[in-house]
Amino acid sequence: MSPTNISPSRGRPRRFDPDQAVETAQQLFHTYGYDAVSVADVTGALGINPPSFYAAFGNKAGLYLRVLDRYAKTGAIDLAGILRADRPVAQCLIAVLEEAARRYAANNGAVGCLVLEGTHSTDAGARSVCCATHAAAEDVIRRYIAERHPEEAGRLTDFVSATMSGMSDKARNGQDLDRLLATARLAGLAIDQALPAQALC
Amino acid sequence: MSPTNISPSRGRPRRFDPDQAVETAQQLFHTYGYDAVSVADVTGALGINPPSFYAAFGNKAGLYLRVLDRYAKTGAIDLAGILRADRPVAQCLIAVLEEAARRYAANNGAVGCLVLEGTHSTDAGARSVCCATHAAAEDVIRRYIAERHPEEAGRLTDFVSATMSGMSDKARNGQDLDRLLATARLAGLAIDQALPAQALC
DNA sequence: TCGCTTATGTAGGGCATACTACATAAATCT
DNA sequence: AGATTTATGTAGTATGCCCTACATAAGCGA
Repeated sequence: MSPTNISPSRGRPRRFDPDQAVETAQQLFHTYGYDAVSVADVTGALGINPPSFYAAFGNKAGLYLRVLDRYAKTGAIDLAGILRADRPVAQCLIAVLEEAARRYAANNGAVGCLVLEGTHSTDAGARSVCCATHAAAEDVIRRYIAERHPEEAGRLTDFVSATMSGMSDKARNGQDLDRLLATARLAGLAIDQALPAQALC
Repeated sequence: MSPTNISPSRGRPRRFDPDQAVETAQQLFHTYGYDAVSVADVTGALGINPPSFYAAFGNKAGLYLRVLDRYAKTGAIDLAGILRADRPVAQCLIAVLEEAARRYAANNGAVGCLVLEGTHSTDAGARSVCCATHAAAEDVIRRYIAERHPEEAGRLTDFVSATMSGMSDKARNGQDLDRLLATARLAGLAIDQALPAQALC
């Protein structure tokens, strides 16, 4: 039934912590991209041998799923928290863009958005899971806008998403926080104009 | 001195046309990306064997340079033609974005911007030449803006460039011309607001 | 202590990649 | 015609990749 540990400690104990391994792998994938990080890179960084890696994660794609899961909890933007029903839609969308700018700015070399970067991978599996993750995030934005501005939801979601992709790209090309924030705020001018100050709520 | 043909026809003639091979390779690279296209893919599409390929282009990177050269002449946006001194800066920048939307929309599967896509390559050589090409294009835009709006040149160039990156990304994820154009025009609202209608010229 | 279970280390398989050595074919120049 | 030049076709090299077979080590339960 359950393929993972049923009894917490039977057999020879692991010499490494899988959760910390996921953290290390996240740093590697985020910094260099899925394609550029080989299994040998990961095992080398962890100081383990390939069989230990495959016993713990199945394969490279399995590790990547764990990394994406961790990213959703620790590195990604909390859309549900920012897109508030008690504030103007435009203001919240701009807050998303500004938060993206902050997250995408350099963090120990792990720059840009891990998911958007994974969207460009050559590996079909990595690409599709990232595209699905990204599409889900877009849906959250789209539904949020649609509740109060149904006719604008489509194009505004496209615009916000494109701006985030662009910012992730620019972050990876070396733009610092200030420049990313400036782009977010310029995009905000368009959002403000497309969603003219409605009565609150 | 000149490593290429000095006398137009000596020795055994080629069984393929290098220029047409570059065109075929451009289609492949644009559709699938530099990393995903192997030399075997190219030689297979051309119906030639590896030695013919290497004799003509040196290596994969050499072919890519030829492709980028051809792209600059046939597929890229004619910035110099669109950024006119006799029209409002904002209007010309918006025209660039709209033209990008048109170019990035599906063309036989070759969607998005070849150069921006190459920016994401795993290969350091391909990546750096694409980054350099892209930086040159950004400089054209920046200098154009700076002539009439020096203080806005930096952030507006960043914004236009980020928007183009985002549109290229979205095009590769399946957005059609209408959605890309809508994003371009929303970005245009921001540009219009950042460059309030100056007197012409 | 003995079996059972789980993880490890060594070593390597299978595959795709970019690229090439070498003999041969097909053209021109003298 | 013979020499020279250039491209081709066959076959293969070297490298890096993901992943695994197998014997061994290290813990627990009886």
